[in-house]
Amino acid sequence: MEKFLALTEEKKMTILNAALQCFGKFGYEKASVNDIAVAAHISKASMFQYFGSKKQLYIYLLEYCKKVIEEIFEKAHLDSKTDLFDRILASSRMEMESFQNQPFTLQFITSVWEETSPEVADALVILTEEACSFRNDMVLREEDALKFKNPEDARPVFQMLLLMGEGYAARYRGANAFDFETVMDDFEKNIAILRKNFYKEEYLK
Amino acid sequence: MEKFLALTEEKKMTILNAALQCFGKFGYEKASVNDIAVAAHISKASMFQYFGSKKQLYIYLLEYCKKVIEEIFEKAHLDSKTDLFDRILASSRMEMESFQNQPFTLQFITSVWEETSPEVADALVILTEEACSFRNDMVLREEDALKFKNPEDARPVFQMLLLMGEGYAARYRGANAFDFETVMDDFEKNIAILRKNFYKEEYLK
DNA sequence: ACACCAATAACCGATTCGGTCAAGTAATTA
DNA sequence: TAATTACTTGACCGAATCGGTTATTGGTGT
Repeated sequence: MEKFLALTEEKKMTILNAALQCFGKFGYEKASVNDIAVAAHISKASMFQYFGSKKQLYIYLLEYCKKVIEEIFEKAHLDSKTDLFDRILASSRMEMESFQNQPFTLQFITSVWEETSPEVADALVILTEEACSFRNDMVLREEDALKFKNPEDARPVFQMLLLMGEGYAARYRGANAFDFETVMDDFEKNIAILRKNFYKEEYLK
Repeated sequence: MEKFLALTEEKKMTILNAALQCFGKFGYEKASVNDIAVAAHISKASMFQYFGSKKQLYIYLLEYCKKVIEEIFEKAHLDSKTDLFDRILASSRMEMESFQNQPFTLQFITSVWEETSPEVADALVILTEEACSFRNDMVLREEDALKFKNPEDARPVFQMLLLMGEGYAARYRGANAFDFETVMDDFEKNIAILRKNFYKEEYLK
């Protein structure tokens, strides 16, 4: 594994992205080490030189993604935001940015949730626990509902926004390129529209 | 192919679902005929007895899905609905119902959009054209916007609902069972909330 | 007892699998 | 420059799997 870490940052990223993409697309069993090597433009032998085995590579990717998720956590610092829509917007922006910088991480993480291969079943626990606690931190708070014309609308609107987020993710999953700013603007405008129509007049700054 | 058509309806569906699921999950190249045979609880030899070759099986599935989509078209008869939300609700209900009855069809169709295998590239044109014209029929009409407090909100709200639909699809993709009525109720409530907050008073029946 | 037929176990050559290794090449050291 | 070291990879391994074929099986009707 030290062999891999000693590579240039660019080469490491090329290999990581190739592996994330292949595992994300095919799943553990159907993704072959050769697939990944070809996508990374290196020899299959080097892959084994760097990671030892297919399983060790997969585990490395799991831990790598764990780090990425933790970074998203930190940078979003949701605690400071008092408004529901601001919190949703901030966390979405962080998610989208990291998705932009590391296009295959999200695809890989999504695939992990559907992974059923017994060979890596033991290793899967690592990621799933982390990911769950993410949403708990930005969960709807009691005071959020008070800003709504109909406070009982707060929860459904929150759920709708989560749903839209999954919609965006599905729409751009596997797309090799997309305009980050356009999508983010789109989402921001949608949030503004919802806010304008659901909030009491007094909370429309 | 006549061999396959002569089977009991139940056995045919078991085989179709197995094939849709495997191709949907793995893509054309990575899904093996053996995977499908095992999932369908029949021998691999029978698969070739029924369909001749892997490619012919895939093409059969494409045409089968085309039929399913056409049925959804017919049953929804969107022309009769004058209200935007009613049209969205009706088409979503149809989509969800057929998703419920034939759980792997949607997964397969989704995968077709990402299919890159050259071996079936020629056959893929069949489905993609059909699917595109689907949304054109329920596209936002001019008169829909007039019901909104802010007519310029109509288009974004329509886009948001499409996005939510993709979100639902992504959330339940690959789930082997889910409560159809619960999900549909959820969506229906969301639509009611949007309607109440976005429509002018006079259009709230 | 026979003929018929759908289903499959066993098999085909070819390819690919995860993984190894020795030869080649570039970079370092002396 | 010669020797040494570190890195990369083409060629290779046995085993498994690939798409596809064939010979045998067990069941059914007569």
